[in-house]
Parts: sequence; structure tokens; C-alpha cells
Amino acid sequence: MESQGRPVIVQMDGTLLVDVHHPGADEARGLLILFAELEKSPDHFHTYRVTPLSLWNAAAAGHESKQIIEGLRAVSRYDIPPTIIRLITETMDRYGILELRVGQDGLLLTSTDEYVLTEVVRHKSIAPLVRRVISAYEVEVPLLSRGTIKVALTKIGYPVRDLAGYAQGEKLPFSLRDHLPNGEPFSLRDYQLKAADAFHQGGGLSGGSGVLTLPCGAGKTIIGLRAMELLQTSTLILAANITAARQWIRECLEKTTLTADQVAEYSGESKHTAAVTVATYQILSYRPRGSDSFPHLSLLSSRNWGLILYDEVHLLPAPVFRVTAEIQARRRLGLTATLVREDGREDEVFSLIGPKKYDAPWKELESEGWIANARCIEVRVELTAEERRNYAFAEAKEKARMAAEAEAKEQAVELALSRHPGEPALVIGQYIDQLERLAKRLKAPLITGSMRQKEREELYRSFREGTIKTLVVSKVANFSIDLPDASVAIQVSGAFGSRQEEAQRLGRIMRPKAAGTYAHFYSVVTKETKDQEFALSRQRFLAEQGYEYEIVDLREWVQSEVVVS
DNA sequence: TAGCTGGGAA
DNA sequence: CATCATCCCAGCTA
Repeated sequence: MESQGRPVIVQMDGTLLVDVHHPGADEARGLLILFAELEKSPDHFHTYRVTPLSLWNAAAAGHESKQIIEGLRAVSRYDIPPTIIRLITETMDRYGILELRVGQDGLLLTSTDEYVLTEVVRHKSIAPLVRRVISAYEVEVPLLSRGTIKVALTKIGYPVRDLAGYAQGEKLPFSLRDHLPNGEPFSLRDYQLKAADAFHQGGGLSGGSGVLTLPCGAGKTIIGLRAMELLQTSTLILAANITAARQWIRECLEKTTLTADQVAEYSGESKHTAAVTVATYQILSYRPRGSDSFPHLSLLSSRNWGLILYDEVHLLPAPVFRVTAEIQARRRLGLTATLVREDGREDEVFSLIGPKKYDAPWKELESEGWIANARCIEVRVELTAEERRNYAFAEAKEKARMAAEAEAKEQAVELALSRHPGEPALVIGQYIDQLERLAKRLKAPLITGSMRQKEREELYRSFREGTIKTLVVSKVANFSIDLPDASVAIQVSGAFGSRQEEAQRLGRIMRPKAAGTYAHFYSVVTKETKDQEFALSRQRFLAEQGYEYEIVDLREWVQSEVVVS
């Protein structure tokens, strides 16, 4: 291939630009996601960035800096700047210089490079964790410091390869069923097997802990059950909320040979433990008022768990990080749709749960029909003259809300809905006032957090049965996994900067649709306001997931609709 | 003992 | 950056 014709431009600052119109762009992106993170995706060039964490994940997955650089050369339009080659090589090669293994009387932190170990051991965050210097290649660390030292080493740029192994855990013989209770045959999809294998391979030492990244609707639970089956051991499952916890219990009973007395819920409502116990993050982080102890954290050491499974690992709260540092001898599996945390503690997930073991190829899942084909549309609206005046005079903190609640959004929602007659649609927003207005205008029921669970379930049922076509929902849409699937989602307001929220909402329409049809995801945004600032991060998120998206203007849209009808 | 309400946390 | 979620617990009723 002509070098002029290659799709990637490597820049001095560590960003990688992909020309998305280039025929080799898809292939290039497949290479870049191995070791770089997508940063933004304007019209013609997508920007990736290499970060220490993205490079270490690649190294932990067994990629070598040499291969990565060769691959990059093959898709790069110009010569790669030497500083970037050095950055990739040095960062990746640091992973694995240090290793942690079991010693006679604690852990051994070992190095193939005496200078690195000496330097590291002198560091003020590491020195207190070292019990004894054995040689220039070996120091002793107390067993209990396993987690702390891993976090500290990552923070100073020398992530350690943990080869200290795992506790056996109580045996639990069971298997996945090949038929569900209703008689339907049940088997795992290819990528589900691959994901679970990626976690398990390497067995005793290098395998057995890490994170699997899969889109909503790809069957994360099933992969978790498969991982449990591979290990045949008692498991503590931590879930983000009670509904998710109960979903785990249901799936255990439905899809495995585990019996009801082997699966227990540990929550505010019911505190039972069994060989498989499902708890919420919140009960672990619970602290009675005025106290500084966490009475339920002991659950983690209450039994000889062979596996701790962290569902939605990006939500893992601080106290659970702390205790996870203390149980590094237990196998750990993290499941998530996005590894991005709003609090920036990705490095702790990397250190304490483990490196990323599998990242689902979205586009592949989509083309194989496991998740829906989705179209994302950003609808831009304007403030009215009056709103604009108020906006100009408003305090900075009021502005976001004013933009989010712009009157024109209501018309945009109506118009978007009219393009999908008969399709189940969700209107999702952040502010109850705005949602109340919308619900009235659309003559659709509104569901918020204050609605009783019973009433919600009623509405969900009608929606599922099709007697209700449109539901207006608040932030419950981000959490409630009972919320039925739709083929249209319209978001009118929200924490637009939050990619997690975006992921949840997009997930609402990701269940496979009939061949050749699309799911539609609309975001209604007010032009020239705070609202618009969030558009960039959304673009980035959607592009990360492999989605193209389209921008339309409400005014032009209104005109074209008039012409059509 | 279950079922509801309200306050508090993060 | 405030808003709205969540869950947990205590305390009430029956």
C-alpha cells in the first residue's frame, strides 16, 4: 500500500488520528483498540490516545511492544515519531519487569532488573510495604500488602504481574443446563465462551482475575455463570442494586443445576448466605450513623469464597476497593459495559480486580445479530427569544438546567416520536418538572423514583404487551433493569457528560430487532448552551461503541416533515 | 412477621 | 454542580 494511502496519523503528543473514510479504517481501528483509547470522533478523523493504562492492558493481554509498533507502522501514513515509539516500548515493557510470587514467609517482589527494583523499593509509597530486602532482585512483602502494593506500583508506573496465585475456595460442583426449565435448548454463544475462557486461561497463576467488557444485552450474566462453572467453587456475587442481585439469583436457578438452597440473597431485606451468595455494593458500604465501621464487609471473609464476581465493576464503591485489596488471594471477575469510571479510579480497577481480559467487538456482535443495529441522532433546538434573555442573565449554575429544559425540546420529542409510529418508545430525562410537562403533552405515563414498585411493574407490563406505546421515565431508566426494551429512546436531558449514563440509556434499545430494521437513539440538545458542551463526550462514547451518528436541526427537520406530509 | 414510610448516606 | 436515583435501617402499624 502507498504510504500516502494509509489511514492512521501518529502525532507527537501520543494521539492517533484515523481517517474514517479510508477503506482500511476499520482494520486500523481494530488494531488501535488493542492499546489505545478512543478520545473523540469528529466527522472525518477519530482520535485515539495511548495511555499508560491502555498500554498495560495490552501488555497484560500478552501483546508485545514490538508487535504493536510493527502493526502501527503498517497502518501509519507517515513515519512514527521516535518519542512515540519510545513511549509505547518503555511503558509496555515496564509491565512484567516486576513480579509478585509466593515466598517462604510472605510474598516475593522480584525483578529481572536490579536497578528497577532498587528504585521502586526506595519510593516513599513502596518502602513501608517492604519487610525485608533479600537481594537486588528480590524483596519480601507481607501477604496482607498484596493489594496495597499492586495499587502503589501501578501509581508509580511499574505495574506488577501478580503470580502469587489464589486460594482454592470451597468446592461447588454444578454445571450449566443444556435445556431451560421451559424446555428450550440453552447454549452459549461463541463470544460468550471466548470471554469466559479469556478470564480462565492461565489457570492457577496469570489467569483467574480480570475484567470482561461487553455491551448491554450481550449476556454478561451468562458469561459470569460460565466462569463459575469453569471454577466449580463457591462464589460471592456483588451487584449494583437489588433488582440486579435477584436477576443473578434467578439466572443461577434457571440456567445452572444449582438448587434454591445453594443460592442466597444478602441484602437489606434478607441476610442469608450460601455457596453462591448475591449481595449489593450498598450493603457492603453501609456504615451506621456516627460509626466508622462497616458491619457487612465481613461477608467477604465469612466464607471460603473461590470467586468474587463484581457485576458493573465500574460502579464499585470506595469501601469495597479497600476490602478488595485485602482479599487478593481470591479470584476476582469484573463485568462491565464501560471500564470508564466518572471518578477516574480505573487504575485501581486494573490493580485490584485485574487487567482487561476481553473486549467485545461491538460491530461483530451487531453484524451477527446479537445486538441491535442502532442509529444515533442528535436533534439541535434553539432557545426562544425569552428563554435566551433569561439565559443571558442567569447565574452559571442555573444555566445548565435552563438549557436542559428548553421549551423547543418538547416539539422535538413529538416530532421524533411521529417518525416511529407504533414502535415502543422511551422518553428519558433528568428533571421531574420537564418530564411532567412532556408526559402531559404526549399523554403518556410518567415513571419516577417516587412511584411505587407495584405501580411501575404494572406500567412495564402494559408497555411490554403493547397497550402503552410511550413511557416517560426519569433516572430510573439508568438503574431499573426491569424496564422493558424499546426500539426508540429519546433523551431530553441528563448528565450528558456521563458516558455511563449514556451506556445505560443506549442499552435500552440494544436488544436485537428484526433483520433490516434499526433501533433509534435520539438526543435532544439546545444549541449554543451548556447542553451543547456535552455533545462532544457523547460523540466519543457512541463512536467508542462503533456507532455513527447524525446531527439534525429541529427547524430544518420541521420543514422537511412538512414537505413529506 | 410483614409491609409501609421517612430519613440519611454518598 | 445540583438533581434524582439508589439502598439500608429504624420505627410504626396490624
